Amino acid sequence: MIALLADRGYRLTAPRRQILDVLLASVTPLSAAGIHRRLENRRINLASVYRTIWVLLGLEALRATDAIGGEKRFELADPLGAHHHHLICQDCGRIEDLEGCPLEERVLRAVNRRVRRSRRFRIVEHELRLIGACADCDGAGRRTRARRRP
Amino acid sequence: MIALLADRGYRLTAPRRQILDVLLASVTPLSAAGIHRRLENRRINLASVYRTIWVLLGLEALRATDAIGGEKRFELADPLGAHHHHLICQDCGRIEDLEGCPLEERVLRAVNRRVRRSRRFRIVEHELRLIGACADCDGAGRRTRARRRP
DNA sequence: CGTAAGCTGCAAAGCGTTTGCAGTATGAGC
DNA sequence: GCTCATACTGCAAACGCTTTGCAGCTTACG
Repeated sequence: MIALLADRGYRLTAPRRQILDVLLASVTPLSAAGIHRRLENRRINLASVYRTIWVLLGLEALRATDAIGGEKRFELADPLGAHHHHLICQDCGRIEDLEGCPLEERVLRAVNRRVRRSRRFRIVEHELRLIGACADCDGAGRRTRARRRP
Repeated sequence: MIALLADRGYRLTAPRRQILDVLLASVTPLSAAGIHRRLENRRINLASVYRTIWVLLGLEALRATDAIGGEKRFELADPLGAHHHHLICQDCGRIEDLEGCPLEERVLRAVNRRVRRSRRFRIVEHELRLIGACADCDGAGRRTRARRRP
């Protein structure tokens, strides 16, 4: 990944290194603020976090996933981890990884072919979000509690 | 749906009626601004669109779907339409509906059971996003064109 | 080392969304 | 129909996340 930066003429600076460390250490997608909060050196500016995110997205080393309550979240792209999806709690917004992919190769190929033919749409990737209630939020008046604003 | 509003003590006002009309007429998810743009009576305030969206979400008559470039989008909930997913163009942000669901009952049940046991996560709904290039954007330098900011 | 270019922190601006407020319209009961 | 409590509206200002302009600092490369 460091080589990837250099190849494209980007520099490996201290803030970038730390941001990468945070991303590598995290087991769930993080928001820009979330990354910032975890940085060792708190003098690093939030704007730099955003700019680094933007660079990594351009390198396709980072992937934007789920937005919870107005905050976008990011995680390292799949080749670095493994293809996976997310369990999202609709109450607290917590995200857990679901290893593997319930969509079988056979099914994926069929869908690909179908939309390619009928709509001339070329699928590049897919994202499955399983939405529900996590262990902490289930039970205890999920229906009555105010739902977070969209 | 009108009865649903009345039942919960909500009123059916002119702005709400128009917003519902716009939602019923649309074939893709719309952002608040998108709904506002399509309203007959342009004197209706954007804030009222947001408030109506919020009411409809509370009634579970509306569903928040994909956020494209910072804008959340909404569409009428599935019971009113049919369970379906979305093709999202990563270039222009266009959303098309994909009728039906590639996830077979059998697979869904298996995943449900799996996360219920291993994580005590209760899946309520799922959302599949097929991301790629639409007919208009495919070809013609997709790789070179600047990608929209996340 | 020296230097050009990329990068950073800071502060201010941008943009979608939410909220307080005063006035308006709805619908239930007469 | 008419009245009235109250839900709702438009407006404008506030909010929170994200982006950008700028001057100074760092990095990488010779």
